[in-house]
Amino acid sequence: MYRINSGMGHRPPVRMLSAWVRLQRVSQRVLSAVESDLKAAGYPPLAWYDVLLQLKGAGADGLRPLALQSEMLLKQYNLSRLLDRMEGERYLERQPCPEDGRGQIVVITPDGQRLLTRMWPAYEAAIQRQFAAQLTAEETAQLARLLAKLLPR
Amino acid sequence: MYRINSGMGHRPPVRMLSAWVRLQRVSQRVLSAVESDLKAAGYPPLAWYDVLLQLKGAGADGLRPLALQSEMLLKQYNLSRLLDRMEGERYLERQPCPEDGRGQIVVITPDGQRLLTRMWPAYEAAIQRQFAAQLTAEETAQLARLLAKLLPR
DNA sequence: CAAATATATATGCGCCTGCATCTAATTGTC
DNA sequence: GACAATTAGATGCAGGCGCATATATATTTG
Repeated sequence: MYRINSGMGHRPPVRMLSAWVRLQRVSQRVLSAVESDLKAAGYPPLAWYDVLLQLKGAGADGLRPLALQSEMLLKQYNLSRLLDRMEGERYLERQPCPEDGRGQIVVITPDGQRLLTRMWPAYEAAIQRQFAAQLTAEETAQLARLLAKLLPR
Repeated sequence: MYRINSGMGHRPPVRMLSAWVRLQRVSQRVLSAVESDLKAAGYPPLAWYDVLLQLKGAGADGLRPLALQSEMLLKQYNLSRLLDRMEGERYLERQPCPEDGRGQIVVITPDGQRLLTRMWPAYEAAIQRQFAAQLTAEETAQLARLLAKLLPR
């Protein structure tokens, strides 16, 4: 009995590498295709939608940046500046956090809610075109399952 | 008979969206984890390795940027500047192209060859740790197959 | 409770990316 | 063969990201 992936000492193990390369290429391409569909429709980037959707889910209580961070797997400094930009466009508000003076509470504004609603059709069409249309329901589920295994913990 | 993914008119279809979100999160996270492993080991980014590997495969004939572009699914201006940087570090050379005065031929240098060789162990370890170790051989193959369906053509 | 340490978020700086546009060479048209 | 259209590649500019570090508050420790 031997481990399939062992013993790759000095040369690229072809099958594994090809899957790896494909993950790079495909994810980058599909992601950026959806991004430019959105941009072409005059909307802000994907990440903005994601943040607003999370905030909407949290309702009036809002969310701490820390929570958003781990949810969205963003780096702290990136989220901080993303919130800057979105706050600048009045899609969200930062409020002081009563339980922790260092922290803050981020809340979606009515403008943010409206943006979510307006954006969805364009976003949906983009996902559909660039992603969902290429897969059957089963394949989609399989893909989700496999990807989940790639997350630590 | 009906199409599974049709009729998602005004609300996110949950299963499909979750696969989509996972693709975003996972690919971004795994990619950037490998990048920082490489950086931590003192090496240049992943894309440099990829370019050099392609160039090595092309041998002394080299490759036109156009060919690299479509192979690696890079945008023209990004590749152009990537080649600038790599040429600056003497990992490759740009030579005039005899068949087309507008074009050029990119060739790997001995320094580039050495970098490839030195980088591989770190790169391999990173891929192994962040990607391959989470999947069985079958899962890897399945993932590759599903991802392939997401590429146009 | 003072001092040390840890945590939440912000920010200056340099590199990378996208967009639009530029330049130079090639191909097609009459 | 002159002129228009196309193609290969480069580049100025603005914005996003990573890194290191700053700032302010919270928690722990002696």
